[in-house]
Amino acid sequence: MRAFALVDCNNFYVSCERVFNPKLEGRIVVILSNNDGNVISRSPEAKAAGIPMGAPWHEVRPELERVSGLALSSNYVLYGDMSARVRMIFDELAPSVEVYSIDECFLDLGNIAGLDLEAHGREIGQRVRQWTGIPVGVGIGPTKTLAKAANRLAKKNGGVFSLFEKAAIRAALAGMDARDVWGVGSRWSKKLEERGIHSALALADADPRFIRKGFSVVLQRTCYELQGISCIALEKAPPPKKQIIVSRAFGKKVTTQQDLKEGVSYYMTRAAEKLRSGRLAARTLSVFAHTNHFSKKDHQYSSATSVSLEVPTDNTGELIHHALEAIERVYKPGYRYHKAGVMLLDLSPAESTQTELFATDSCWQPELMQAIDTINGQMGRGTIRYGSEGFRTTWRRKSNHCSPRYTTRWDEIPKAGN
DNA sequence: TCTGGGGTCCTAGGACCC
DNA sequence: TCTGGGGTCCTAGGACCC
Repeated sequence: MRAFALVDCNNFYVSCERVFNPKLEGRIVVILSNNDGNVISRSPEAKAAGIPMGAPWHEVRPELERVSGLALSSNYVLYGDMSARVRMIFDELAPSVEVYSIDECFLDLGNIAGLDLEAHGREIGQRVRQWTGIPVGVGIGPTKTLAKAANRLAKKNGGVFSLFEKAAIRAALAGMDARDVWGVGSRWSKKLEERGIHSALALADADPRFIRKGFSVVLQRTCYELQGISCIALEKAPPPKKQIIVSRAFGKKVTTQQDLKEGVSYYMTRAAEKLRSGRLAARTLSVFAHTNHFSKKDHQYSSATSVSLEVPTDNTGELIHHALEAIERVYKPGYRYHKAGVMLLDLSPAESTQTELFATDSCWQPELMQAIDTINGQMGRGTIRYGSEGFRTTWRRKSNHCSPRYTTRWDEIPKAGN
C-alpha cells in the first residue's frame, strides 16, 4: 500500500528563534522578510491577534507595538541549519525522504510490513520535538495531496492525522474549501467557484476530463490525487536546477550606476557560489533592475538584458565581468532603483563542460574558485571577495532586528546563565 | 520612509524545417 | 479555380508552490 507522510514544522522561523530565546514563548512574535519588508512567519499568538501573513511591516507595526508584539529580521543561516537537523531525523525514520521546502518534507511510509502509521507519525513528531525543539505536524495519506490535506487537520488534532478510509477522506474533504487544496491557488479557486465547485470534495468528485479541459493537466492530477489515485511521485533526489536567481530590494533607493554595479556584483557572487555548490556551470546570464512599482510618485522603469557565453562557466570573476557590462545597458540615469537581480540559466554539469576550440574569453580557474569557497566557508562569507562589490553599505539590505547565528558561528553560540 | 525571494511546470503561438 | 502535412524548438505568459 502506498503511504505518504507530510511533516511540516509549525511556524518554522518563529519556532527556530524560540529554541534559542525562550523569552519569546507565549508572546506575539513575527519574522520579517528580507529588508524587513513583510511578515513571513507568525507565532500562534500573532495569528490569534489577527496579524495577516504577508502584511507589509510598516502597515502592521503600530498594531504590533500596541500589543507589545516583537518583530525579528529573518535569520536564514539559522533556519537553514535547523532545517538540516530536522531532515536528518527523517532520514532515520523513513526509507526515502523528499525535501519539499525549508520547513516541509514528504516521507515514503508505503509497504512497510507491520508499521502502525499513526504511531509512527507520533514517534516522528516526538523525536523532532525532543531533539531539535521544533514542533511539527504529521499528515498521512495514500497520495501526496491527501497527505497535505491530512496535515491541515493534524494541526487541530494533536499533531498527527491520517486519511485512508474512504468515509474519513470524504468527510475531511467535505469540510475543506477547494482553495485550501494543495495545487489550487487563488485564480483557479475563483474559476472553480464560478463552476459551482466550492469544497475539496466537489473537486474530488468532478469529472477529471472536464477539469483537464477547463483548466490544465496539473489540476487534473490534483483531482485524481484527491480521489486516492497517486499521480505525483516522491522525488528522492532533487532534480538538477534549471535556473539560479539572486535578487534583493536595496536598503535605500539606488540612483547611481556605481551603486547598481556593486549590488549586481554582490548578487552575482552569491549566484556563482550556488552554482558551484551544485557543481554546475552557466551558459547564459541575465541581469535586471527596476523601480518601486508600489510607488505612485516615482517614475517607473524596468529593464533586463541577457548575455550568452561561448563556453559555460562557474567563475565568479567572469560572471561579474559580463554582468557589469550588461547592467550598463540596463541602467538609465534619472530613476530611483528599488531592486536588482541576476539570473543564471542554461545550466549544465560543470565537469562535462565542453571547451571551445576558438574561445578567447574563457577563464576557467577551478582551483581559485575552490580556494575562495573553502576560505569563505571557514572564515565567513565575504572574507575574500571581488573589489567590484565595494566596501560601502549604502545599498545593502536592512536587517535591523536579527538574532545571532547560534548554531553556525562559534562567536555567536548561545551562553548559559545570562 | 517603509510592500520578499526563489523556484517549477504547462500551454499557446510563432518561427522554422522538410 | 486551386494553395499540404507533420514535426520541433523557442518564448512569453500564466498558473502554482513555499
